[in-house]
Amino acid sequence: MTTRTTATTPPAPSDEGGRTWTIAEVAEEFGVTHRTVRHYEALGLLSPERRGTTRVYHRRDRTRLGLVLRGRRLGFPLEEIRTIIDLYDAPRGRRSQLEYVLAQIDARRADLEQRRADLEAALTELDGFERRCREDLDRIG
Amino acid sequence: MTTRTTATTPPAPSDEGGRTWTIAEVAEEFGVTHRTVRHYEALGLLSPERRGTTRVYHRRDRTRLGLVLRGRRLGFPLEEIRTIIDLYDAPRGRRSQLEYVLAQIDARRADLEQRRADLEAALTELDGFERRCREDLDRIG
DNA sequence: AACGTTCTTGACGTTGACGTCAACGTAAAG
DNA sequence: CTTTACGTTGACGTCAACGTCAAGAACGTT
Repeated sequence: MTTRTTATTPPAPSDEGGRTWTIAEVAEEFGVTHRTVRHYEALGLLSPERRGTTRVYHRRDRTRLGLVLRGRRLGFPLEEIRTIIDLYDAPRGRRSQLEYVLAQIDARRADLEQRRADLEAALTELDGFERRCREDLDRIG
Repeated sequence: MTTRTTATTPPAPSDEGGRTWTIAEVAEEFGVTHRTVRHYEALGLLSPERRGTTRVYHRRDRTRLGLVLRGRRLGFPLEEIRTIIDLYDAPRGRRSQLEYVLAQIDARRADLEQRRADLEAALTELDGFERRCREDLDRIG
């Protein structure tokens, strides 16, 4: 649809749903630079397959990148984002592990709800401000 | 306006509306350091009165600091926060000014609603994850 | 007058999140 | 085979948001 089949097309498209991506493709797709993607890998946020020296990204990596960028939009530091998404992949076999994970979930939720409160307050204020501005505009005519 | 009521230390308490605060007091009250407060002033986020060389904070300054910190919790850069709260104090006399302000408001709202969407998505995922964890916990017994 | 507290202005250090070369490998295209 | 395009690893630069001294001023207390 958008781009033609490029030079470095996925090497072996013989498998069913296992499409892969290059670093340029994921960067382009998510609107970040390759440098950003590699930076996230250096921080342990991504760990793409290596085919020789070249990085090969799977759906799993794209999912994680999506989570990272959402966390970034929400203003979380990358270190914190890492602990969160690592939590999703954490082993949950033993009871102690599960209880730790559940505690972390509660902490995360508290944080998110604080943000939500701030967000609602900001939006409410913005609405009130807009109303006043429109009244001013009406007065002017 | 400067009724030389107060000394430089914790001022006269009986002053009803015009109470002022020192930098240490506002910092303490908002849970930041004096360095942070001065940094915000350097960026134009605050502009407290000066009595001689000493900063004197009024309710207005506390309000603004509150807005700044809420913006910070929401992950906005300080520069952007400045343009937003400056917007609240902007002159709205002429029609062109009002229309500019209203346009800015729309942009801000779009940004905030994007964040809200991210936030809701994150909370929803967190809920689902917690549910799965609790199921795991039940299975273990 | 000497002292301690709280305030002031620099000015340099630090951390996070990348940007920006440099120098090199590799694989398809001309 | 050379070019071209994309990939790789360092390593240093940058910008925001402060932290951390250093050195002095202003003022009440002793």
